[in-house]
This record gives sequence, C-alpha cells and structure tokens, in this order.
Amino acid sequence: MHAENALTSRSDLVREKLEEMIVEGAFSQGERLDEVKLSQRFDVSRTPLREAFQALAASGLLVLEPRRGAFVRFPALEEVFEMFEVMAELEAFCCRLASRRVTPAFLADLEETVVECRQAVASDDVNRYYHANERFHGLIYEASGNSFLGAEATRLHRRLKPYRRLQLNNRGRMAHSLAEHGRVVEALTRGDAEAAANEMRAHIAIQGGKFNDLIVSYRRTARKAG
Amino acid sequence: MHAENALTSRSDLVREKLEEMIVEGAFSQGERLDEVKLSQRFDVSRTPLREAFQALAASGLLVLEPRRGAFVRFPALEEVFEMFEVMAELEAFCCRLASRRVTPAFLADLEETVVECRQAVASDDVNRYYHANERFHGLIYEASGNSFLGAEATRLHRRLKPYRRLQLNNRGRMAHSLAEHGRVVEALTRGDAEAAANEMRAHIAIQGGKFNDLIVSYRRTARKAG
DNA sequence: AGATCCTATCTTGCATACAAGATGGTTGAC
DNA sequence: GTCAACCATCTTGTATGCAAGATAGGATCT
Repeated sequence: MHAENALTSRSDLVREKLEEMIVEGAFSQGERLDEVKLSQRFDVSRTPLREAFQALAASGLLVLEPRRGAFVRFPALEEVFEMFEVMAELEAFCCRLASRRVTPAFLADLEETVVECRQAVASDDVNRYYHANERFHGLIYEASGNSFLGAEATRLHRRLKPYRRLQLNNRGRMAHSLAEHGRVVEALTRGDAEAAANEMRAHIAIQGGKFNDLIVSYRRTARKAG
Repeated sequence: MHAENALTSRSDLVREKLEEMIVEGAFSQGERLDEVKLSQRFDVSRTPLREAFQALAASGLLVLEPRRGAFVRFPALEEVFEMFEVMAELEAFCCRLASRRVTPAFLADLEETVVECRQAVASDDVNRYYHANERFHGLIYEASGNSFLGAEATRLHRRLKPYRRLQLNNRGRMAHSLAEHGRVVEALTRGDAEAAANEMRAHIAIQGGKFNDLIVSYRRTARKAG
C-alpha cells in the first residue's frame, strides 16, 4: 500500500509521521510542538517540519498561533459528533447519487466487500473488517459519479479514522455494521435512492447504542493522549 | 473587514495576494509559477512564497508537482458543477438543522439581509447584493448549530466565490435569487425543515436557466485567464 | 536525417543563518 | 510584600546558501 514512498519529500514523510503520532495519541491536548526538538528527532531541518505543520493545521490536527507555535488540538467530543453528523449526510448523498448509476459490476464489487466483512466478523478480525469496510465506503464514494464529493468524503472519512477504528473494538459493533452494509446494498440493488440514503445515514450517524460506543472510544484516545 | 491585517505574516499576505490573482485570472490554466520571479515581485524570499504555494495547493488552486514546480489549476466546468452540487446539499442540510433552532432574533437578522438584498436589487447594486447574500448564507450556516458543518460550508462557499459573483452579473439573476431567499425564510418561519432544505437546495443547485448563467460566467473567467 | 546520450544550466528541496517578537525571571519602586 | 518594568533568553519568521534532480540543447552514433 505504501510501496512507492521511497521518493517522497521529507516534508511529506514528516507530515505522515506526525499525523500518525498525533492520531495515535503521542502528544497531549494543547501541547506545543517544539520545532527544534522535532526537527532533530526526525533528522530534518526546520523548513520541511514547518511545511508539515501547515499541512496538519489545514486538516485541523494542529493550531498555528502566529509567533507562538504549533499546538496539538484534539477535537472536543462535541466536535466529533458534529463531524459524524456531516459524514452521515455526505455519505447518504453519495448513496442517493450512486443509486442512479448502479451497474452489475459495481454491485458485484460491493457484494464482495460484504462477503469479506462477513468473514472478518466470523473470525473476529478487526483489522480485516476495517479494511473491507474502507473499501465498501470507497466504492460508494466513487459510484456517486461526483468526484469532488468523493474527494471530500474521503477527506472527512480519513479524519474520523481513529474514532471509527476504535468503535469497531466495541463488542458487537462489527456484526451490526455488517448488517447495515447489507441493507445499503439491498436498497441500492432495488434502485431505491431514498432508502439507500437513509440506510447509509443510519449506518454512520451516532445514535442509540453508538452514543456510548463513541464515548468509550473517545475516552480511550483521550486517556492515551493525556 | 480587513482592518486587522497589519500584523499578519508575509506568507499569509502572499497567500491572499496570490489567491486573488489566480481567482481574478492573472494566470492562465496550467501555467507554472516561478518561485524566484514571484518572490521578487512580492519582495519576499522564497520561503514564505513556498508556504503560500502549499496553502493554495491545499485549497485546490494550485497543483504542486514534486521537483517540477507549482502549476495553476482552474477546475474544469464539470468540477464546478460538482462543487455546486455538494454546496447545495450542505446548505440544504444547514437549513434542515437550522429550522429546529429558529429564534425570533435569528429570523429578524435573516429578514434584515433580505431587506438589504431587496434594496440592492432596486438600485441594481451587485456589490451590495453580494455582501448581503454572504450574510444571509453565513447566518444560516451558524444557525445550523453544527459549527463543523458551518466551517465546511464556509470553506466551499469561499471556493465558489468567483462563480457566484459572476453569476450575479447575469441579468435578472439578482431578482430570482432574492425571491428564493424569501422562500427559504418563509419555510424556516413556518418551521418546515424539509421545505426549507428543498428551497435552499433549489436556490444553490445549478439547474434550469442557471446552467447557461454559469457557463457564461465560466467562459468569462476562462477568457480572462487564457 | 533522426534518435539518443551527455552535459550545462536552471529550479526545486532542504539546511542554515539571522532578525524580530514573545516569554520568564529578576530587580527596583511603592 | 506586591506589582511593574526591564533585560536576558528562547522561539518563531524570513532570508540566503547549497546540493540534487529536472530540462534543454548540442554532439555523436546509427
């Protein structure tokens, strides 16, 4: 997956590393990132490091205060809910558009990811489920036929990655998620745009038991980070 | 509006200037931006200029090809349609959420922008209409109560600015737009979430006569840029 | 003549040097 | 004893210098 990384620039490498570190909770909320220390740690100069800072600030993981430095920013729980609310709407819209352009080949691909997910559930393999799930959603973004929408959805999806991943660790979440995938596919197969959109919205939205799941996941990252 | 700009960094100033230049069509599609020439022109070093490049690349106005340089990228007409399609959905969602939290104060503010728009139409003042329109939409983003959604809507709104602005120059567009604002306000006043969302979607979406309006606007930027 | 390879030159990517603003501690005054 | 102001120090923002990759032009070979 990351095989072609040999020639990427240092600022990109640093950006990826830093993003991973932040997301994995290597820093605490509000911590200031020291340019000199980090550049020494990554063995690069301050220039590419600062470029990485700016990219991360653009995606919301850092806040750059002029003349004061870069501070890591974990979204508040409330903000995470807000992001999921938007994600649900974007994905529902993808479904609505996709349902007009469904092809047998597309449905076959989608069905394949569902099978993969089912096997992951059977073997209780979170990693496998995670990847098949990525593919499921990615296929629907593509099938929307609106590549700008697809790109935006991918961006937000990526940003929500840590929370989604942690949610999967909650007992029973995988099986529920799988069933929801099935209902989306079924609606798409029937060509029912509204039903597909609604199923997808329900799949993403934080509601019912998922409230607690998310809160638990969130606390877990917060503890790690603190 | 831009009164506090005195203390902003050079890279921010350069970013703003460059963004304006690109949007106003100072460069042609695919043109490579020369770091040295531009840094001399803006009287800054290459460092802040490169930072500006990266910020502009992040918002899609430039494409950075490693070791080759920065190239200006105008979205294809198709991509502009896609962006409007997403914008329509985001704003419709804002309306749906906002309709649950409507307050008399909010409705009064909204009504005020409509009055302002009406006066702008009466005096055929595109600039005035443009600003009142900004305020109308901004109020609804805020009223959604989802600040992440509001920020995303603002971002996309900003990116579509040149096209929206040019559309207003098309004869009769202002009056139509005003009427649509009125219908949105009316639906919000009634508390009809679905109607409000639909009116807003129709207001933003590129359909009917707006097809031609947008194409004309687009050609105008393309000519200027070419 | 056409194509390919080599080289000179240009441009980017990165490192470092320097200047200006922010921070914190100490000293002095009230 | 407390508050404020000043100075030393640290950190960021910017400029410049240097090395490696890209490009273009010419020379050589087929």
